[in-house]
Amino acid sequence: MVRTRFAPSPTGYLHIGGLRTALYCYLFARKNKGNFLLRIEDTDQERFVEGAVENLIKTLSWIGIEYDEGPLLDGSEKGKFGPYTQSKRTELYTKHADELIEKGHAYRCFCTKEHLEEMRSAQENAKLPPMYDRTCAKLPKSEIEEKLKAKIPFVVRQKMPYELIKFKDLVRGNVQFDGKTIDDQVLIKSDGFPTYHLANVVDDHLMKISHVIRGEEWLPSTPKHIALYNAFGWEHPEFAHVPLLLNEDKSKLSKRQGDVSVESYIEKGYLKEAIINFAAFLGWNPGSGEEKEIFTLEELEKVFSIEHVHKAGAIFNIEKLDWFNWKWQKEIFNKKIFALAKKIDAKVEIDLSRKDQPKFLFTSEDKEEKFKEEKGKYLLEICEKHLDKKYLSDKNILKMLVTVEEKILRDPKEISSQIDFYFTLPNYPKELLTNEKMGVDFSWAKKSLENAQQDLEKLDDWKVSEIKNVLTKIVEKFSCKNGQVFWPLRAALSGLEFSPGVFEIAHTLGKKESLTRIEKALKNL
RNA sequence: GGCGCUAUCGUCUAGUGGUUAGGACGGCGGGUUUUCAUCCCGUAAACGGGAGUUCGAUUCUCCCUAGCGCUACCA
Repeated sequence: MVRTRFAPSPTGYLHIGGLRTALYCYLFARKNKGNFLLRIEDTDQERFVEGAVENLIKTLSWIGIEYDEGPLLDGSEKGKFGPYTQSKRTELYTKHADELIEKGHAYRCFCTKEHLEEMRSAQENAKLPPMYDRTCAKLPKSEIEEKLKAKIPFVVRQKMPYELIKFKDLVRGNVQFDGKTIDDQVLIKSDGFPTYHLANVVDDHLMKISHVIRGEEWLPSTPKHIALYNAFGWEHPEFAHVPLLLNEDKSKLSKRQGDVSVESYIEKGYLKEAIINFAAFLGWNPGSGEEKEIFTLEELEKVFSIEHVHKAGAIFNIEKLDWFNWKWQKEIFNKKIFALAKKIDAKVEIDLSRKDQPKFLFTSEDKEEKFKEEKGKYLLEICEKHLDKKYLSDKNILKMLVTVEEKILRDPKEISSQIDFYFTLPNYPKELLTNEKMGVDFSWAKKSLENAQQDLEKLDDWKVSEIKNVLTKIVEKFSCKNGQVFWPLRAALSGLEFSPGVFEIAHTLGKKESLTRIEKALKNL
């Protein structure tokens, strides 16, 4: 039985790297019809962040990664091996540490932190690898008894076996470490809490984890864990160390260099489908010449395999995320249009002349004309205007579709005469109004917007053709490129980088709203 | 310093003992679009270096180099 787990420590938000690890664990479990569980590793009291667990659970559930066992948001537990929060299992670890001491695989260490630090810096100065010298391992029983009676604080250290430790990693193949080069790890801290190494091994065993899938940073710790499994007389699980996610400069992905929290991408409006799709492909691919890149979670569950996980680290490249997002936006938009059409009893056809950009034709069985006049008219208008456009966020798509859906179902006639625009103007960055490539800098944007404001103010007949006329004249006046006037204006009106055309937006918004938005944009500059 | 992992276009990657080394993102060029964007087409762009094995290595082996990770009473 395959059982995997995602075991984050609640020290902040779930970041992209964590998400990808969780995703791989989840996909591997699903692919092999096994279980996936969530375990909270909160053994470090100092780094614990209030609300981090709740956040983690929420983010995971938003993204659609469901676990079979683990803590729930309401405080209850799902699964019979729980509790799945390590701080609630402390006696368990102490018990197991005692067992190790008895068997001679661990020992109590009474050295003070100051003493250890001194030793370490002395070793570093002598260019020796910093390691504990096992003073306390050689303590006679009587002395240990005395120190325990005197209540001198101590930690429990693992007694690393001085032998070659070999194992097979599912991603990296055969790996080996020399036990002599590995320090005696602290297993139980002086505050009574276990360290990762002990808690992780004990829990993975008790929870019957078959495959440990985790980040590559754990590879050097794996021999410590294997030694622990051996000491307990347990069989160790399979290990798969997945490649690290990297910053632009190839260092381990960190908060320092840009946004890494999944939440921030959610807030920015990225679709979960895009985030999953992107994360999955960072260090993995379906292999064997497969050129399909767009996958749903369900599809990934079917094709995921650990053999195709890459060995080298992958740089987190936001441009590719944007592309995935764009693809998914279209996908979802199209699906919703289909669903909507079905609801209003319309037929949808796809014009395949434009690949990847289906055009929707709305027809009705026997009363085509009537249909077009009523329900279809608005829908057609929406589709013609917006279908080819790129939207920045799911919120906008959903908002638009909900509006369309509600209104069409309620009173189709009312809508076709009065189109209100569903975009609320966000607080867009002023950089949106500029476009380097097009030669639009701040002063250009200002000039364009001011002229547009003046001339549109005078316009009484607020038709698309008239608006176009006015704006084209400005272009002529400056003898510049169309985009130099249209770009800042469109951005100002829509607040979006990609949106319907300027004239359509201006017309749809109406004169008053349009001028208000231009005014706002000018203030922003 | 010690230990370990890794190495194909700028980025994500496919791939093989003999290939025109393939795709995607981004770039560039052109076309469509009444306009910017979208969309379409085209294009440039990579096997880190050195030995060895071999008729032949990007592919197998070794060395070097570089990058990264770990080296805590953090995970």
